[in-house]
Amino acid sequence: MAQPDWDLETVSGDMSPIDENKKPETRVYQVLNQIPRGKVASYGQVAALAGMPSHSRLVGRILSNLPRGTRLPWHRVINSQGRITNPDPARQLARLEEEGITLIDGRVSLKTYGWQP
DNA sequence: TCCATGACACTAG
DNA sequence: CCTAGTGCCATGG
Repeated sequence: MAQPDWDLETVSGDMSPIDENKKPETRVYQVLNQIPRGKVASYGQVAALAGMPSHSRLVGRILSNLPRGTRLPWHRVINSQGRITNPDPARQLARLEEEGITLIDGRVSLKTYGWQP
């Protein structure tokens, strides 16, 4: 089959509130789509907003399994210290800078770019 | 089943 | 502000 069975690759920003009934990945995807351009959120923040506090590591695992070519803004997720913990930091850094987010000493200022839902 | 690992968070010093 | 230690939880060997 040519297309993967991911149906949320192209979802737009106007998603409905988090659906508790759906799978964890789906809920995480919905949260990702809420993060506005030019802002960032921590793994723990995404987990909490997805309705599963204390599952920050799970969020990281889900992001690592995103299909190649996804349109989800995975690059807007960083750790609570403002650091990029992605195995391939160069790509994420490029994407963040593309949105006007600048890093200082390898760190994003959550005070400036942190997303406040 | 135990143990190690991981795109984490939080606190103490 | 930075590092270490500890807590967490899903996975995989």
